[in-house]
Amino acid sequence: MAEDRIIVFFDLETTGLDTSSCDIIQVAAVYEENVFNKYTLPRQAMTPSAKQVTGFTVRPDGLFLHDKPVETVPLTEVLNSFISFLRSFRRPVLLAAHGAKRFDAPVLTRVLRRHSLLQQFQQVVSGFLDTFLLSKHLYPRLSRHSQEYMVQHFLRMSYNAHNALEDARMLQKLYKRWSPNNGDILCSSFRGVGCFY
DNA sequence: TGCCAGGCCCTCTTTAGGGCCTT
Repeated sequence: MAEDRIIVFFDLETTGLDTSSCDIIQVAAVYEENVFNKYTLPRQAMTPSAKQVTGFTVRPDGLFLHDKPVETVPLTEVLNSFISFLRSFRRPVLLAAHGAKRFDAPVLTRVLRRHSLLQQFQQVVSGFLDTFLLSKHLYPRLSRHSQEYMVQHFLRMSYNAHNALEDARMLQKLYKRWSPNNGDILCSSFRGVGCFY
């Protein structure tokens, strides 16, 4: 991992939990005060549990979040502008998400590959950091390691969980509170999934 | 009618089961 790499915290909201088939609805990321946040209209219906958890609904007239209309852009535009956002820092990026290994990285990689953007992505992103694995590594005795629990436990805050932007912001706060060393980060990082090597 | 995600980890384990975690 390059010494001068930065860690960008990100989160996805999707139509469900099946990483092999779900559609992305929201991509959000933060690096310090820099923010990326875009929504896109999924091609498929949301699972009932995803609808309940995220508050998103897909209607004939567009995407709604808690019954308020949300501005969407085509998925290709979301992905291209996300890569541009990451490239703008002009340093290798380690992308961090809670559960990145199991969920966010496989979904993002699959969608990037489908849009022939994986190679461009790889030129900017050196790997992923899974803060779920990191929290288990740092605090193995805690009974739970969900992001919502971690935020309550370490930051004594409740927040708008399951909105990708708020999740990414809180993850950055948590990371700063934890202050992991390079060894901790390496233990919880991976280069990619599938052909992302 | 019965299916409906799936990998990881723990233990009352390994010839298994169940909870956690992500949406």
